[in-house]
Amino acid sequence: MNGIRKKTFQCFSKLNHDVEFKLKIQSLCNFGRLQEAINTLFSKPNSLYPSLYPPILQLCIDLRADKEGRLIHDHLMRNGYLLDLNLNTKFVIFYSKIGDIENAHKVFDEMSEKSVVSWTAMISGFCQNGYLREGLDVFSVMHRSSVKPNQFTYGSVLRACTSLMCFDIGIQVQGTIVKSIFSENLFVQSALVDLHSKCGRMEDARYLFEQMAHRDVVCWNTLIGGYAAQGFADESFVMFCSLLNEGLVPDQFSIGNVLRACSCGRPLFRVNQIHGFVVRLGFESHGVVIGSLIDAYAKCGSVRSARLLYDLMQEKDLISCTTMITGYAREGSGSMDALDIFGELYRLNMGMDAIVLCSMLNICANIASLCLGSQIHALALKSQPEWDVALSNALIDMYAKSGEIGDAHRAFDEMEDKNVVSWTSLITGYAKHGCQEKTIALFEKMEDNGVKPNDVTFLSVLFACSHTGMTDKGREYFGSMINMYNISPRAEHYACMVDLFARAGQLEQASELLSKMNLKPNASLWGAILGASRTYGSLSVAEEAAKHLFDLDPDNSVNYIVMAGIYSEAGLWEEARKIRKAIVHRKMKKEPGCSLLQNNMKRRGTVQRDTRSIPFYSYKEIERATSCFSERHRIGTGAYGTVYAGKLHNDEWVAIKKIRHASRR
DNA sequence: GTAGGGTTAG
Repeated sequence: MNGIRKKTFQCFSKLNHDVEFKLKIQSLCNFGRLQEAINTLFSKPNSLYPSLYPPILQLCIDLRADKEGRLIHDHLMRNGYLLDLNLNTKFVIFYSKIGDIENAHKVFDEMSEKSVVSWTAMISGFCQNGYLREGLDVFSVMHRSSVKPNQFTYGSVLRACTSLMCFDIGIQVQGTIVKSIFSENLFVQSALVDLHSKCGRMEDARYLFEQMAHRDVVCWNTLIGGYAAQGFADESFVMFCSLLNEGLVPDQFSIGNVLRACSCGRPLFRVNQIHGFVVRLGFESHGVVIGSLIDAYAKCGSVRSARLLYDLMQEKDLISCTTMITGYAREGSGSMDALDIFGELYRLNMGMDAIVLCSMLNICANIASLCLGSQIHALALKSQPEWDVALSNALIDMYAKSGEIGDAHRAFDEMEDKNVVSWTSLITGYAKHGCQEKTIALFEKMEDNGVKPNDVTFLSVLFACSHTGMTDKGREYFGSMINMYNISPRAEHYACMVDLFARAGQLEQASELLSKMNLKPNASLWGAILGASRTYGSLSVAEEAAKHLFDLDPDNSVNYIVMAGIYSEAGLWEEARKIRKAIVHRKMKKEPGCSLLQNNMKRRGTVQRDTRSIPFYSYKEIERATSCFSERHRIGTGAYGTVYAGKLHNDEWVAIKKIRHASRR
């Protein structure tokens, strides 16, 4: 009897001890004291007790504790412990969270038993680590097995389809969801709205949204964002207002999404309105919201407001700096401010990525600063282990606009994956350099390589044709653009064609083309017509073009000056006088142009010139400088104006830039 | 389940 009592007591005592031990570990885990929990666990020889491990492993997952999690896995494997379904699933999640997808897959592959949770862990593991195709493959294996997906499985798979823009697979998944018990699940429905939105099917997205019995702020945000991303700015804004009317409180996502809709050249007062909400909702210190606001102000033309917000930001980061830099790049005249911000970003070690380098190269291209551009190139080589297509494209453009078409071609040749923008950038470079044979040869090579040209490619090719008198070739390409590539010509293409015909003296052809055109002309096209009629056309055509231009672009003094010139040439002095009087009356003035001269253009890399010290020259000084050129080329036109390269008698090259703001009020 | 920055032309 005593023996039994003793044994029972020992049993209880051990049990109590085990419970106490487990509680101690649990408590350490609850307080996030991972290392102490592990030390306690390993201090007992019986620490293979299965229920001790899940809390510690969960903490490793939460803390992304790479070393500790691996140590526990290793400990269990070395002791020959057979992991149960729960623990194995936790290891799949652990390895996925720390980005070791190979080990996650290994654990998953070796599991003798799998549940919906383990399948879902593997699918989302692949998806979260960017292996979207693999995630979908696992889902399809799961689908063939008898395991039924849950709402988390559907969420992951729909997300993968959305990211891959695999609408067909997404629709198949939707088919299985409709038949499942998750068709009314809010998360699943939101993911479906997102899939349809991102794939450009806004009507279907809206239908799904309307069908939902209950809607939370997340699914409203999804639709607001969908409309914004697909360019339906008004619908996005209306949805945002409806969200407010429903009595829901917008969150940071709602604000970010609707700001995106306000930032496509929409009126500034919309951004101001949303700014009001940002203040009222207390998001003034929210980095992402303020970042979106800065971008919206910059894109709506108020770089000054953007800068004020940026300066107030307490924690600036790589993205907010890039937003500001890009805002300045777009504006054109603020490149010195952009350089200051880039300097700050560099000094404060905020990181460096392809996007900011891309924006910087864009600025270098527009100011044709080969010196700065090659420094950014060097920085990109040092900081970017993997080359990004857009970055390479920006590099081609920078070298081409800085007059180094050979280096632009080299950058192009070094690219492994070229896209239509890469080809177009180089084609444009050659076209602007006046190398018509190269332009045409490259365009044909592009077609031979199976790369489909786009509307911009044709603008460059047509530009090259019109500027080199290849009228027939230009007409042929214009035809193939429409018939072979199904690209509808925009007013800019017609402007190119009018220019092409006018330069060749074929006015009837130009007017025939315009009469067949089913498009409302814009300022660019009327400008081409005005230019053409100045050289060859009738006064009535010029007058009509000028009338439209005065209406479309009333502050551009160039159009008034050209029209006054046409009247003068026709001997209509009174009419010419009236136009000139209008220039004075409208307080437009043609400011004297100023140009920029950068020496040592060919000696890049040797002179680290501070771009702020590049001097500005008056026209007279430029004339004096260019008079001694033995060769001169027009090498490009950017947001800043036209860039010329001139060769001095000592064989040194200089770049000359005519700033375009001269014609603006 | 949703949110901020980039490349060609004009």
